[in-house]
Amino acid sequence: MAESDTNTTTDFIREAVAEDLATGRYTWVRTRFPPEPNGYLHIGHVKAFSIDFGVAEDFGGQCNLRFDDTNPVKEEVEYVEAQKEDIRWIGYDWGDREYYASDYFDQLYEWAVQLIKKGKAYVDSLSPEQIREYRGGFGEPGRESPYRDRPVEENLALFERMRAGEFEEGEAVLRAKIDMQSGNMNLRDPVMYRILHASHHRTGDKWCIYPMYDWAHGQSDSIEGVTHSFCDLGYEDHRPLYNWFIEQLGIFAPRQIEFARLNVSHTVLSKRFLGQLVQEGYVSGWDDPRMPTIAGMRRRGYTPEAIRAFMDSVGVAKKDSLVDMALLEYHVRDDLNRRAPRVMGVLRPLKVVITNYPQGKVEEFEAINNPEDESAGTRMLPFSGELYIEQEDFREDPPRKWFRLAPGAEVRLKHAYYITCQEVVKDPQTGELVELRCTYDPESRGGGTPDGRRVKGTLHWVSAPHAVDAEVRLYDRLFTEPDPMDVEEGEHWTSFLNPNSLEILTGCKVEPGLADASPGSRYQFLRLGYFALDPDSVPGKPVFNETVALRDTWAKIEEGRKGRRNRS
RNA sequence: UCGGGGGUCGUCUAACGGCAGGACAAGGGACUUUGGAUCCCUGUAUUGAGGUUCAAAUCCUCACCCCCGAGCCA
Repeated sequence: MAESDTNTTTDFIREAVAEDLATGRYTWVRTRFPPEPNGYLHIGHVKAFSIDFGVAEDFGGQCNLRFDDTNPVKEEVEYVEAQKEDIRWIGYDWGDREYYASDYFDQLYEWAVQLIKKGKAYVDSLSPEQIREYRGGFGEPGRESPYRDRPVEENLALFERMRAGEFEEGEAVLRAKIDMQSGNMNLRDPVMYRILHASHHRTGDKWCIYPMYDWAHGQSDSIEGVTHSFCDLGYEDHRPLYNWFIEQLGIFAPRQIEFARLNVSHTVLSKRFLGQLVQEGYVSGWDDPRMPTIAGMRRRGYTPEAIRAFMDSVGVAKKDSLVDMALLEYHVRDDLNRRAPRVMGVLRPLKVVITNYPQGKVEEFEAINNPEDESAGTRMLPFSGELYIEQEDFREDPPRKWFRLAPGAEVRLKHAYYITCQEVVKDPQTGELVELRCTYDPESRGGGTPDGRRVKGTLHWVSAPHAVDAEVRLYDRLFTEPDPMDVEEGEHWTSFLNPNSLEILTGCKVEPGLADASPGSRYQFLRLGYFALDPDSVPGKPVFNETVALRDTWAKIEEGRKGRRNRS
């Protein structure tokens, strides 16, 4: 905490901004986050807007939210609402500065006319295919369009007719007149306006020509007085064009700075591919808890604080990187460890009967809610002669260093008594484990004995008559490969989808206090992991999402043994 | 092929000519009424070759490797 206050986290972007202020290039700082409302925001966007909002914050400036809505065929209001909610949830606020590129369509049109008059833009009547041909390729220069030198008056008239709807889509475009020989494709007379007979979610049918990204973005920045326009590396070679338009127009010049976008292992970070997962039914929706979307992470139980801490730890640079999902999970655990109340829940129940516990007796034990936070207080837990423990916590034939229950072994039930396994009851037909018959030590009430004997294992449990039935959804990585997009030819990225990314457990038993917990609340199920109540829950029938498992040292030991055995 | 950008532990990232540091991951240990948390310890990196300099990850040259770019997408 105190650390992050004193630690001025810096990076090449903040250094550049500080320098711009020092040299007087700008006297204020304003940034913007410009999402296209064509899908849900994911953790990669969080990096982007953490930089946009974070830099503004650090330099006493402001960050605008501006929807980049220049393509009506892809954009929908549903997405603008979702994106706003998600940004707010992460913890950023744009005040009343909610803008749309479409707010500037009139101004942009005016400016386009200005460029035509300057002889810097022209209406091209080549077909889309011809334009592509004329553009040339990486090795060879492009060729100039035969329409490139139309007189200004003709261009003006044609452009007006484009606006008036006199052309079909693809019949004409407005192009900037720059340099068909340029090594930078973006400068080979880029298209500024195309015809789209589509109605727009904000401007309706007012327009049938829509500005391209390059023509809209820099000018929108300029209008808003944005000093620093951050974007990903993909726009690096658009910067000369960004600057060219601003310069031709002679308007306020923002500075574009590019950084490497975030990649996280075992997932994909692209609205297009995430949308495909939704459409093709690989996940239940944009907010499926396995999705790296903000909505998905929220439903999964991740906290905004954890996500922001993760952003701080990944840094900002220009190097392509693939951040290990384990780092995100570390921050989620780190945050939840501090704040999640501990409860007991048994995922795969195994019945335990305490044979020497008085018939029908019920006791209550006081349990600490969070050992990391005394102010979280305590709660009372019912205990009886019939309990559930985790199937995993019993082995008939225990391996070395097994601290849990086994025939003849004694363990502690958290907050309650020591029990010793006396008998294993199996189904005579199937041989399947039915229940354990154990004895308890009345002296061990509260978890310790007068003789101070050592019990290594402590198990979580739930009193059978008091238990609440729950559904628990266990999650694993969405993809089996760290970089699913890195496919060999002939392979498809969806073939790396993890078939075991979701496991639904029913008949789980949780402590009674959880019967009507409210959706979104997060808990640590003792010894298991963090779980968040899903909105699918109904009163008395909770559904939990596994947020992230606790570190499991024992699992690691066993895995290590297995590995060693296989190797020898 | 041309243009743009980038190469530091397994992974992210620091260093701004002066001891290559941190975090995650991995491995080991201590502690433990969560095999959680916490604490301690360990290993492993400057793409390569030259040059400048008392001193180079950092400056210069030349290689090599990786990413992006030929939408009327953003």
